[in-house]
Amino acid sequence: MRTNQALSALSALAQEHRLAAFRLLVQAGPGGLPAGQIAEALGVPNSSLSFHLAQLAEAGLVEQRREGRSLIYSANFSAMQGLVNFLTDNCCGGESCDPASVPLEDARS
Amino acid sequence: MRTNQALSALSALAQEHRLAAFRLLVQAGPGGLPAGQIAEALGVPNSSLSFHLAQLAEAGLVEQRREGRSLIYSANFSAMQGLVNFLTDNCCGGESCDPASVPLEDARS
DNA sequence: TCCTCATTTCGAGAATTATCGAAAGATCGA
DNA sequence: TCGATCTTTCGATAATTCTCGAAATGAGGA
Repeated sequence: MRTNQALSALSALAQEHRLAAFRLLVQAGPGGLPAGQIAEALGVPNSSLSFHLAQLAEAGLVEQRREGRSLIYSANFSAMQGLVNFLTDNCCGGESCDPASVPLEDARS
Repeated sequence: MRTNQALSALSALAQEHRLAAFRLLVQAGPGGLPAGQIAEALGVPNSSLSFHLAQLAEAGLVEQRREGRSLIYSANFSAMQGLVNFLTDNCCGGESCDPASVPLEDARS
């Protein structure tokens, strides 16, 4: 995952309603949820939620498909995995964030 | 990690200069780097960088200590680990983001 | 104490993001 | 085709975030 992708995924998740929507979609699994149902669950107007879903989609974190009159959104699990991998690799010094397994410098403190 | 903490950590990382600064600090290890050196490395004015470092500190992702006239910033690895754990637990359906290991719903597609 | 260095805080303007009602697009059933 | 349903797009406003020079703070050395 490139830095810009990571940045857009982080921005997408860094907002109350979007994080909540994404968690809901993760819970819903690959079956996903229709936009209206997400809006209702979060108590956000449809037009506002639509704006947020578009951002999540733009970042590649969710996918959209039509089913009858409904647009179903579902979490993109591999994109999320990509973000977690990026953070682990680039922001944790590889391995885990265990301060003992830090790369450069000796691990004082 | 609570949702609000995760949200503030995500917001902190969701900005070009802050993500770059954090990665630099991760590379630097527990020894950290003085503020001025980070600003120079990123090509950002001191006052701008100071603003960003304050956000990272507010989110708990970096720590500050004084050494002579310099303020040394260093990455907080356990906070970062906390964020990765939050994402894995709440946004990946636990386990990993492997679509095969998704909770509710059957894993079609 | 005075001067210098390292950094932050202040303040104001620019840029971006969020909000939401109203109108427009799609799709389906009658 | 018409009407109902589900959702997005538009447009305008509010709110937040970013930027950066100038001034203030804090520490050390002469």
